[in-house]
Amino acid sequence: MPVKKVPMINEEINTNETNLIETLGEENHSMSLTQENMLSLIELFFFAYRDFTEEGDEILDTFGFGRAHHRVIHFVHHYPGLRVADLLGILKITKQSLARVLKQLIEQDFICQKEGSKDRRERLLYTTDKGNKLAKELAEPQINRFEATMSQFSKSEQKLFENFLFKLIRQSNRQDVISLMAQNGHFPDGKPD
Amino acid sequence: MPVKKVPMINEEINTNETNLIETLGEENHSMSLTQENMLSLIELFFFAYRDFTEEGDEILDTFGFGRAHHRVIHFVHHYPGLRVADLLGILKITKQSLARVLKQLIEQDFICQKEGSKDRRERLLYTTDKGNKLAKELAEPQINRFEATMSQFSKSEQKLFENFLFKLIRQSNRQDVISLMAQNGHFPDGKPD
DNA sequence: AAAATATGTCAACATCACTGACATAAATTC
DNA sequence: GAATTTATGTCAGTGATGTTGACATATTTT
Repeated sequence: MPVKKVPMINEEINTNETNLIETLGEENHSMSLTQENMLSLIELFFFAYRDFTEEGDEILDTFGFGRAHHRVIHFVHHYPGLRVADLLGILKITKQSLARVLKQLIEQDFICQKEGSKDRRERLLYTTDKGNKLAKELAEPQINRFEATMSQFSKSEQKLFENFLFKLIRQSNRQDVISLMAQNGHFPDGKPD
Repeated sequence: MPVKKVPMINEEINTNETNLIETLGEENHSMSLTQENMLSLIELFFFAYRDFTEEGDEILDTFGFGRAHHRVIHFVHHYPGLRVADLLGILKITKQSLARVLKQLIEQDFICQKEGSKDRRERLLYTTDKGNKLAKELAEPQINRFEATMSQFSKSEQKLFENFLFKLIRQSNRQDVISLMAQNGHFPDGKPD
């Protein structure tokens, strides 16, 4: 990404070359520095996520899997006994989208199902040994990336980041996230917020 | 996502139901609390990004556009005069993927091109008035989300979050991000790191 | 004049998402 | 006990987004 300096405004296509601040000024009085800062933050978030998924995708390629497989195997691994309905709520995709991916993972013995003991309609999902192995392999680069970043900050700063990410989640979804993560003993010292 | 409590381990499929800590213990001695925490952080990051894209997607639907269009229009809007090659480096997708989306945006007059004044091979990209309008509409929910979150923290904490996101970016990509953002006057008080 | 660069385009393909309908089995409610 | 709801699975069809690899054009650089 060798980004060259953007050329100066040129009269020919002046209407299109108005910069962000001027443009937004038309309807916002003047774009506050804050809004400009937010746009850059949004970009940092995009870049961070872009790189966050990159390494995993490479590993998945070797299995003929995609990012959807990664997500499924991650959550089933981290929350063994998850139901299909839980996974749908977590991933926010449709049943059909999940079904295809799940079917492949089950057929290829990365994930197995077990009938719910209380409610026999439920198919509780678990990773197999093979699935555990892949889950760990996929998690490794992401864990490393977060660890490398986090280790540069103090414990209290790390807590702050957790809180920051939590608050970026839609209000209406936060309780679900808490309920999920509580299964692994998270948010023990009081839920953020 | 009404996540039910995961049922207890059951002898029948014991090998598959071993929980994360035990499983990782096999090869990692014992999974450190840190690694467990990282997995939850990874999930928070996923949830935050999931919700971050949600509202924009709804708006895009009404135009018959997808998330790819959003990304293109965002970056062209925020960095007027961007070259195609720059965009490829930012989005990290192939030329063909970009071409399809870009073609639509140009045909429908959201984006226009201008021959580079120095290098006439270059096609500098700009948003049209119509494109500016859409860009702002799409940015709004994301700006609001970040603003709502950020406003709950102090200025120095906000700086910390910027730094955190920046450090999540691959080391090898950070300079490119700095160069890009510098065009909008970012990282003025010394690049993070 | 030759090589490298920036862009655009083609065909073919894979993944992942969508909608809407329908089926089964089991649990819950009346 | 019958009717409804719930959890899951499955079908057919579609669209968006990504991929690879090859090739064309214009322009700049060597």
